[in-house]
Amino acid sequence: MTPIHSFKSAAAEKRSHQSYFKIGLSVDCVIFGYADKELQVLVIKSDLKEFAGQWSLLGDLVRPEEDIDEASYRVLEERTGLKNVFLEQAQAFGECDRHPSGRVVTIAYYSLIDINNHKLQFNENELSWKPVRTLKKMAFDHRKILDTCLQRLREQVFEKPLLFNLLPVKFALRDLQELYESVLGEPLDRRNFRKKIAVKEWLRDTGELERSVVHRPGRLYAKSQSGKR
Amino acid sequence: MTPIHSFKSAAAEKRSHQSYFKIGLSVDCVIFGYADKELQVLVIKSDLKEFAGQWSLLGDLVRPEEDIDEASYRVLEERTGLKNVFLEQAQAFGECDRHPSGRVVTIAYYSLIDINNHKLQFNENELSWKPVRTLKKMAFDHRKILDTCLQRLREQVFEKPLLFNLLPVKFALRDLQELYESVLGEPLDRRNFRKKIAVKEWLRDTGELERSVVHRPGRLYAKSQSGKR
DNA sequence: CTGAAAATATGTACTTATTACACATTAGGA
DNA sequence: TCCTAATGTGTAATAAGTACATATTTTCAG
Repeated sequence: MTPIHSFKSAAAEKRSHQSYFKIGLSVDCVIFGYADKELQVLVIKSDLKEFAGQWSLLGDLVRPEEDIDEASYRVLEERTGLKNVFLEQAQAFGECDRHPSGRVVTIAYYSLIDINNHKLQFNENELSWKPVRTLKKMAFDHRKILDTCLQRLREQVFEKPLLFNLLPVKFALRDLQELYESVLGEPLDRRNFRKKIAVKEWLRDTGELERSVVHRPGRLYAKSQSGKR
Repeated sequence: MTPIHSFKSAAAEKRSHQSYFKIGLSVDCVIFGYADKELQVLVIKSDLKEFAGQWSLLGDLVRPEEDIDEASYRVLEERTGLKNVFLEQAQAFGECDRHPSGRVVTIAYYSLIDINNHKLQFNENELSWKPVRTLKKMAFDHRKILDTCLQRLREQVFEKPLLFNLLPVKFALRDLQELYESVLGEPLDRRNFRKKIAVKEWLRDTGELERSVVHRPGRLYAKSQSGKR
């Protein structure tokens, strides 16, 4: 057994650096958006020949001088220009053969951003939004990572006001309900949904109404101040 | 930005190995037990001078040829001799300065075992069980890791039949309730607790009664077959 | 043998949360 | 002015969670 928490002898240390420090460490970000009434995820074309034509999540190796949380924020900011957005660690994925070019353990994060309230920074490698539904196969184990993050998100949506991050500042309750339905993958009863949201005090009535709808307009709401990320 | 998922040029690859592959990767196991009506955790004396006299969790560097899950099982088995027990990943911890000897990112796992149903394998470094309550300060960020795992455990105890792993095969309902109270850190109403457990069908009545108690003996139960880990 | 001690086993009323479900109202457009 | 398509709203029924008290069973002491 290698005493991880000791590093005592020089020999042990050398051995560590020779064999144990050859594991690469990366972060991968599952960046969710919402458009066309569907949950979307930000992906990039893989440039590994093994995965030619397949989509992969946004990720990067963790730098020696940055925390893993910093690394994930960096990846997010480099691609979206956004800072100070919700970003949370989901899980580490560390199967030996998950990366064809070598041993890379990755730590998955997920984030929620408003697609229309930012511009993608680099359009290299066909960086783009894809509906989660349509991504059958992805590079690496990224479909599995996406599923894990989506599941985590589903567990959280009624606990924390996360989904507001996917919407513009003002939105109708119908928009919010459709978003919840997209994320949860099931229809919700309108009255029960409104009641459930109402008791949480996540919403602030802006006093405004929808415009340009061909029916009775709904009230527009915004995330209330008390509703934290 | 380093293209983590490409490794295209030789120069980039060299740079990767020079700077990015210098992050150590470990697993740390929070191994819970139950004794003296208290939740216990398996710890070892740190042999780092920075943490002289402090307790640390059981961990080890991940080997290049093993999955991270395998690594955590290995740590658990090396110390307890146990295989095929519940062990689940909680979270990765990757602050730059969490390890005084260098950059080591660790992935935390937690496990639940029956203290009396195994023998500790190595008694080096004062490997021992300590009540969670009494561990104020620990080596590294291990107290934080412990807290995270404990919180995760608390969220799960009424969802999955986890705590049975901490008890002997046969136990009275009072034992089970006391265990739940230890883990949750709060008293529970006896009648409501029994009702809550009953509907889950995690228990099988063995037909036996407690012995050598100085009062009316309680029925002994065992984990039912349907109740998975 | 009896009584005291200490725990087990159990049910009900109250409150809160979840579900199912229908109709009057409003604005736009023809 | 009427039609369309949506908004906005309440109640009854069920399920889940909480608070709470008494009779029963065993051991032990006298």
